Amino acid sequence: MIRAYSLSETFSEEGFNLYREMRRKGITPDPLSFSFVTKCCVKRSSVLEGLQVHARVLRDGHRSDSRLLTTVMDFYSSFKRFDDACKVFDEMSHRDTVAWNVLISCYIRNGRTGDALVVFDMMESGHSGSQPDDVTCLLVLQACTNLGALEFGERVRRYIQEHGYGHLRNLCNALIAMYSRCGCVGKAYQMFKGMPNRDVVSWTAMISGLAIHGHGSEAIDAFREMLRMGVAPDEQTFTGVLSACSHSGLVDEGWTFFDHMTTEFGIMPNIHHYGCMVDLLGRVGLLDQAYQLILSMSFSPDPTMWRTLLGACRIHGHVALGERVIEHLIELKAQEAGDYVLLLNIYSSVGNWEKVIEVRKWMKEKGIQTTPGCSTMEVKGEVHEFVVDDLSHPRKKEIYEMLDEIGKQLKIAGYVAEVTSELHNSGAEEKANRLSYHSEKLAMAFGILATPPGTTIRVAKNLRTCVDCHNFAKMLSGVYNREIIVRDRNRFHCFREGQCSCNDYW
DNA sequence: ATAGGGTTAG
Repeated sequence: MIRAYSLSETFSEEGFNLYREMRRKGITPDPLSFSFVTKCCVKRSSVLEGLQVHARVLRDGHRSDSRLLTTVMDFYSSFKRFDDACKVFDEMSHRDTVAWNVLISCYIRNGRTGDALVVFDMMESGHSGSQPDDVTCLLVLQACTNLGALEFGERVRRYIQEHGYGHLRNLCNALIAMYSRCGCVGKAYQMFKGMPNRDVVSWTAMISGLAIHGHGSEAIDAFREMLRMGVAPDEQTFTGVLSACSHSGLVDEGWTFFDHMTTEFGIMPNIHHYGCMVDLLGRVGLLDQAYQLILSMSFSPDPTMWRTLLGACRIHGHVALGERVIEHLIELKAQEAGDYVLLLNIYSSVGNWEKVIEVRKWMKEKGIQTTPGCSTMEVKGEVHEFVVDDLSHPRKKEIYEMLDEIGKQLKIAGYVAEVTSELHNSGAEEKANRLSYHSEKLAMAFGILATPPGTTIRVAKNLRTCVDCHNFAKMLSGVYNREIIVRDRNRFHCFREGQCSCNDYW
């Protein structure tokens, strides 16, 4: 009977039915059977049944079986019942590495990513009573990837090397992702190059990393090399390849891959693939094609899909389609503040100030709160945070003086502020007459100020960067001879010698 | 024999 349960790893339905049969026959499950059936409940999404199993576990007196409780904890975490998961953790009598790992995984799923790093700290310093293992490292690297926490990620890499996990492929794959998403595509590539046996995940991570950095043709080269090496691409690989085409404006290549993924690799396009194509077509101005593609899908577009198209309408000042897209979002009851900001920018980009005022008034009436732009910059392990027109930084006087000085220098080099892009969020409202300082400008000025000449300036921003700040950064990189890497909401902009690796605003 | 896990649109 129990042997059958171990099979239930892959046959959750069968495992679950066996448990029922067991209960019917009045056989008392042992901790092992409980563990199996709990996992089956996760796999077949049976919340209620899982709760019943937990109740039974407690009734049968397995409160001190921490291995079993770890599985139960993961069950709660899987269904986003974080308080329940933490309660199980708190009540455990012993907590081994796996229990701590489940806690980290729970934090990451719950958006408490920073706390995942705190747990790693506790484990490494011995305060938890358990040492991090390879899975801990994998999870914490995921957290670093999400946070863009490069220094912490490097620390985890040292731990990996010092503890003999350096050869583990999944850890190398996670490191490739961490480095790319922290803006170090070069280090990601070194990691990738150093791997003796790359699998489809390694290749996909590398291709996606090149993609978000705007290295479209390198990403496509990597894809071709992957095929030559006999590694079969999967859905995710094509997501990476199409995203590379999108970030680099490679329309023909995009269509070719989009067709080939079905005809030659038998992979049906999913919502991510369509999303990349809509973004690709939209960015280069083929808005109607993008719209038609959405309408041609066999499944319903989600709000994000419409938002992608709305973003393209903003770039190209396409008012009519923009209004239609907003209608679709309203229909889905999914409109957000950011969508109205985009609509505002569409109107302002074509100089329709009446509409701008109308939408803004309407937003005010409805009490729609926009997300304030916020940029962060790490200097010597310390994170400095800036918001639009920020006056809170202790070195604000120096920063604003530096911005004025930079402004003068850039003007000499030919920089002209773009007023339309000033309407980035409500914080910058009605400031079109004077230069408003978006958070990334403040962060960049601080970077020039606080780091020695020649140091790369790394800025992370919570929203998309605007055309004006993008121009500003380009000029800044040339005039001050600095490499500037800005991570915005969905990609990296690497500014060097007056150019950007992206072609979002050409 | 049992627990935790890599890549992934905008």
